Amino acid sequence: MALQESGEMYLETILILGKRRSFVRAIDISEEMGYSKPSVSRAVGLLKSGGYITVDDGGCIALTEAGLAVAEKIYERHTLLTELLVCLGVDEKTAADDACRIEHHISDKSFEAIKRHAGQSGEHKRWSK
Amino acid sequence: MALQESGEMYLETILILGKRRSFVRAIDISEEMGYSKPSVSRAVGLLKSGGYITVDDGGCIALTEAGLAVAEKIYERHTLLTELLVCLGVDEKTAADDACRIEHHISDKSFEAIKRHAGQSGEHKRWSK
DNA sequence: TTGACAAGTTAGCTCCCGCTAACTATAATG
DNA sequence: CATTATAGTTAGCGGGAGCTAACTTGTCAA
Repeated sequence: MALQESGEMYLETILILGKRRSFVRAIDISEEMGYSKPSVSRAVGLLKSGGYITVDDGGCIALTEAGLAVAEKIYERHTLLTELLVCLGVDEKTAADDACRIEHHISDKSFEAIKRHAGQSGEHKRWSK
Repeated sequence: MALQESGEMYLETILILGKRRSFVRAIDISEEMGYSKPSVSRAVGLLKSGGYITVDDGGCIALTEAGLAVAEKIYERHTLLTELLVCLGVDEKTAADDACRIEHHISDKSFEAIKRHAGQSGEHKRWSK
């Protein structure tokens, strides 16, 4: 079961929610992403059977190592890409939205290259004209 | 009928094929994209009814104004993003593949910002460290 | 003329991933 | 205790976009 863009989004959301609250349930994901409960329910089932998350009796969701790895990878892309776009003069909202889509479509190689460039340009400052 | 990523890819491919040969048929698209004839047939039908292409009696496909606008927009993104990634040290193949996916997910705002930055950095040269 | 190939279409399948409607199970509350 | 709210699940729909199998059509060469 290879992860789709959709699965990556769920994992990233679980990571983010976990930073904000002590536990994450399906309903929290549902509210955060604006998806219906059944949609989340199915996604959670798939991620669980794929070994990306665990769900305890109380319905609390936790990332496994595999899930955390994916979530952190995507989250890093999201953060850096957003920053970068903002530095280039894009408004926060647009930057975040775009980063949110691009983060799933960029290869490790390209992302590392961008990261290197951003780093070299003085902690991103050179990205602002 | 709003254009999906898939539709954009077909239009871009038609544009590119048109630069290489005098006419473009469904079969050419099929070979270029590696998709089956029925898949292309359906896509062509949708693009036609969406007003993005015209198909003459001989099966030759041409972009309408609307189709050309989309194709050129996507193609410009493709070209610039690929160049950029290559400048950052990414190999041609990876750069092109990534550009090919990102080109459909970036907003006009962000793309313009990147373009501006690339332009200012001395015709992309500053992108290479 | 006939037979073969090339191009395109039709029918129908699969997977992904949203959705609603409706049900279940568990608390919380009057 | 009965009611209501909350959380989750099941069943089934719809649209996007690939695929194969099989059919049609037109052209061209033996």
